[in-house]
Amino acid sequence: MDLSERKLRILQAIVGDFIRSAEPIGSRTLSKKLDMNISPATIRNEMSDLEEMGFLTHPHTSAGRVPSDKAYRLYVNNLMQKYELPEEEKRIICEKMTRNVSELEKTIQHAASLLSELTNLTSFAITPNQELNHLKYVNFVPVDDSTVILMIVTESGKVSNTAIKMKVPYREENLSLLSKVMTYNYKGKKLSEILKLDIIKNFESDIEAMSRLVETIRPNFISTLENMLNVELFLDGLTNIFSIPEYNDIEKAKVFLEMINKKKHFTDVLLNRDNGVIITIGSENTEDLMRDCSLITATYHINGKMVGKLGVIGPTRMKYDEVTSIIEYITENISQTFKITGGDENDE
Amino acid sequence: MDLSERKLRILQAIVGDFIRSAEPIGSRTLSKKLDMNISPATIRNEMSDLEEMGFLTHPHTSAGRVPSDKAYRLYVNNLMQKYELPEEEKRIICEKMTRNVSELEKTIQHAASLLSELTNLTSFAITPNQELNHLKYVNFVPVDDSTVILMIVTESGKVSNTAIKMKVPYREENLSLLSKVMTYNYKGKKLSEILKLDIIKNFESDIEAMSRLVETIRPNFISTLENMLNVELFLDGLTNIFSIPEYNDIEKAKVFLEMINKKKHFTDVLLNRDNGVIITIGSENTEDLMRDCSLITATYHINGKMVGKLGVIGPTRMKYDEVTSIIEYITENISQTFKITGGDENDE
DNA sequence: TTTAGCACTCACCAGTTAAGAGTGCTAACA
DNA sequence: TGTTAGCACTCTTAACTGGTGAGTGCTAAA
Repeated sequence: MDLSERKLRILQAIVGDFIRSAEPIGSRTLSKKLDMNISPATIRNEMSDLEEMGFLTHPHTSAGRVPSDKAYRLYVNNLMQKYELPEEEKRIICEKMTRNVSELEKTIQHAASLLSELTNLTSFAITPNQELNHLKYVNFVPVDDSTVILMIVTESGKVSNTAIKMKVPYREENLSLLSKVMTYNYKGKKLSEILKLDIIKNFESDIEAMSRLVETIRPNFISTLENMLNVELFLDGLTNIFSIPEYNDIEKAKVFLEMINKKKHFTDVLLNRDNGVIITIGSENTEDLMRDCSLITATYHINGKMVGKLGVIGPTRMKYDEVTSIIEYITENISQTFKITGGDENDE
Repeated sequence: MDLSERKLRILQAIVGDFIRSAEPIGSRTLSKKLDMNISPATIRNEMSDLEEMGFLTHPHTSAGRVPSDKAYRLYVNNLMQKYELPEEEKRIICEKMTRNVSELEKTIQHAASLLSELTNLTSFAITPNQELNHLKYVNFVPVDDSTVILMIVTESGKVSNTAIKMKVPYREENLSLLSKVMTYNYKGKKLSEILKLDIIKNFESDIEAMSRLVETIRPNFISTLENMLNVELFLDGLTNIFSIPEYNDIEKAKVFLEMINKKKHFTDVLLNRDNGVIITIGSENTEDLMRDCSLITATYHINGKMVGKLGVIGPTRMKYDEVTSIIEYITENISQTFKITGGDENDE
């Protein structure tokens, strides 16, 4: 059977209407809404065909029709029209995103929050995987007799500190020398690569003071690097699911929230997705618990290279056009913000 | 009317049973459970008295009795027995809390997570109010031609960085001089106090290079300080409320989650509570939305001085004895960890 | 190919009923 | 006077009922 022009229009109308109302739609209603001058009976026939082709389903004999995942897929790929964001919304996004860009983490968290606010869905965002991040600078700053702060700066501008408690006395010259040597050795290398190297240990190990210093500092240095490599996950708008009829069932809401809150697992799911704007609908999701959800993710870039993700999760019935536009606009905005100069900066 | 010994025992049994089962308890059941050899009828009389005194309520005519907030209060103050934590649990707490104490924030977040895991309730924790924190050290670290990192260290060991994008060229000597002067000027002063001072501006304003440098750095310095003063709130175990019968109603669960998620507001509520272990039961809460909840908070100390809070929120029917013990043990543990040496450290 | 008509199905609502749990009251008992 | 047994009463819950409305599927006519 072929998808005639008329079938497509009917399908589009059903999907569009269902996205808005969450109610199964009947032939009579549809006939009135569609100004095509065809009777309910004709529409019933077409609907019946569409159902046979797998685009519609029937909750029960005498309910209206409901779009299937396949219908949403067709809608997203072919039927959906580009949704132009109202200027007002664009303005809000720009304004909120450029305010307070001191830290990458804060900005991304902020973006997730904004996204959930605009879409009324649950949103998420992860920071870029730091695998590709290169070290720029290592410095040990003496604070007092027993405390030294280790500071690591990456090329993308991420800064991390750790306060190190010194068990043995140290001399400032040694610290400063160590800073220089480490920066010299590691500069331009990937963080993950550095973790594999053992240079620190071998270096100058014959001079005793330095050797002790290195011994003290080594575990801190490694754990700081490891921490920097972690991808962070931010969630927002968790309670939005309560205003979605699909999750009126407490059991469903519970499962949804619990799935989302398994952060480690959810992060992995996100990391495994391709780059660009990706929409997966219901059964297209590989994760069992997400079979009733649609997931839209998009990628943003830091320095044009490093990639983080952000998106929303909600019922398969969602305003794909609008949500996609919003996500795209936000990710574009982030990429723009962190383009020229790179990461963590404070540019007031 | 007086609270006879027998009335107390009956009340204790009702509270204890209700905490476990969440079901209203009837005279017949109670008579069997209580090995006091009194008939259901007698118990009914006693219950009736207790109800008149405000300790019990009646959901409807023919349901069993349910403890009122007043009964819980009596239970917590007088009837409750000290709950001794099993060694196994103590071990788990100690182990999980001492692992990875690199950052105060992480540790506190960790504690909240542990707490919700052990109590099956929703837990929260806030970092100490930094009002009392004193500055120890300011340093500007040159990273490259256009980037300088501002580092502030407090006496409690909190470290904060901000990357500053320099619009004008700078000289390292100037940066280093500025670090020294600012450290000299601000050392030992409260963070909040420093914000009020205007020293930076006046200092050396006649030398032009320095003056420009100060101008560039000032807004970053101020906003970093302001950020450091913010109290952070961590929540954990949000989905635990779904396993509590009281929140089987989706509407209630929604209200609960939304209240908790108003972080600013919830933080204020926490900050307003007294120090030590504080239990507020149902209507004792000043917040309208918490009238159905009980809140248990305890305080931990950093360096024996600065105070943060941590606790749980749940239905008025909760295992006060057990939960209190767990919270006490965890806060003790935190205070112990951050006792001798002070805040952010890495003490492997 | 489209349409009108009609029987049929199912969800939903309101009302009814019966069972079960628990109370309150009264009167009898120790 | 405190305690107990008995009994009528209340209220919740679940299961069943019939009526209504929305919507379908089929058939026959246009």
